[in-house]
Amino acid sequence: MVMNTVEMQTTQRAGRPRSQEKHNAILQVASGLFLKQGFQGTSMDAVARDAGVSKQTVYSHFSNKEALFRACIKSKIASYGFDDGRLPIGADRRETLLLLVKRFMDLMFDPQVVAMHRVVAGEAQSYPQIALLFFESGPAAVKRAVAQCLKRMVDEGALDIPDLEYGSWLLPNMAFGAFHIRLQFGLIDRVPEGELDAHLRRVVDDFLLLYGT
Amino acid sequence: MVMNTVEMQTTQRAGRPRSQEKHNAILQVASGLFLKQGFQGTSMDAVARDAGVSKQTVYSHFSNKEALFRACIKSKIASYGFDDGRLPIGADRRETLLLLVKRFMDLMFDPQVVAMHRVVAGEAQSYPQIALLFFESGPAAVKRAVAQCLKRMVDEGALDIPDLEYGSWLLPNMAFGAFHIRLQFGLIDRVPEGELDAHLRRVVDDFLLLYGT
DNA sequence: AGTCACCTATACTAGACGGTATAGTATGAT
DNA sequence: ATCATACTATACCGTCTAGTATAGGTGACT
Repeated sequence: MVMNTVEMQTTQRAGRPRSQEKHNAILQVASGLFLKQGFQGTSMDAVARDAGVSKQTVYSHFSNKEALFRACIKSKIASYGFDDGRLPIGADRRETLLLLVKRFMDLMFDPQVVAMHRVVAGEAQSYPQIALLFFESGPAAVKRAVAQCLKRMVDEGALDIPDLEYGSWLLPNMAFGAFHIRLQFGLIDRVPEGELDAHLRRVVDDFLLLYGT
Repeated sequence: MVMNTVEMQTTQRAGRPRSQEKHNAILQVASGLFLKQGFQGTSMDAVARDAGVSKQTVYSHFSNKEALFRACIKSKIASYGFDDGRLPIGADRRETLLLLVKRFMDLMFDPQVVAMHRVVAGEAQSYPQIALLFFESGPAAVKRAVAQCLKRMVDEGALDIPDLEYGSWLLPNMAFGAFHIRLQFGLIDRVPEGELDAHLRRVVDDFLLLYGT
């Protein structure tokens, strides 16, 4: 039985403790390589070399390649935490919706998030648990946050959404526009600020036309 | 200079001609493996073995792994040809839109199409030309067909769409609902017929609410 | 001071990979 | 019949891979 060395030791063990800096260096380098080249396209030797660490040290911190990949996904997810519950409040419902949709599209269109999307979906057949982990902590969490914000607006009488589940997927989907798929296929690597803003304003107007009171 | 042996010879060459059956067998087997295991996860030995053919024959028909991959994508795209221009016409505009959106979602939600989406996006960094090829012949072609149908309805006065480009992405995006992303991450592998139908009816109603005359 | 575990460096195993080479057989066109 | 090519079967090459082994140096604790 091999310990999952992903979590740093909580209770102090005898002897020299593992270096947190090296742990982080490995994670950061591996994340970059995985996102750039995919799981199968990244070698453990490259991780060790680029992290300035011996290969044995990599295996001391992470029991195998899959565990390292999983840790990278978890770490990236945590660094984008949007489970803080701080939902936007604007001057009116149009501005509130706009803030909401801008915030989450900034996240969904972030190059690293797009890269994760690509890599995780690409390995979904081989690593379904990682796909589930990413989906639940990523897109599904975004959708839950959207639902929470929409529900508040419904409760306040600002919106009338008969099916919140449907509406919570509809808004982000509308917001994807022509951008998301182009990002996924690497045809563009960022969305121009002004263009995105104009697009999202139109989306919000349409959404209000559907569900405004 | 190595010939790109992807296309079968048009003019008869001297000697024994290449077997079309073996060509197709290789293509079919390789497509299945690429879609299941990805590009890097599929070996040329496995392709030869599963196609019941020697490795040399594979290399006789396709100059290298990338050429084989490209041929598979092209072949799959061709087999899903929807550039026939036969756009649906229903009894009324609601039914026409429903037929349109059902037809293209049947395509976009097809397990093999979803698998291609995953694999091609996953290799987009390494093979941008293949990503472009797939995007143009796949999602972009769907969008163009949608645009064509919507334009006809606008011309007939059945719809009023100020920005056709925006509207042509909006409709498919709305139709994706919660299904597309779940398919992409392998959390479901098919969409229940009845559930999809009910969803698409709602989408069409919403779209008509936005753009109906 | 002693000890235990981390860390480095390097060598190693065992196998898979893409692609080539070779030798012999099969097949179709001239 | 002959020629040019397809095709099989198998071996091979060089390289890469994930992961292990080992030996000596290092740091933090009791």
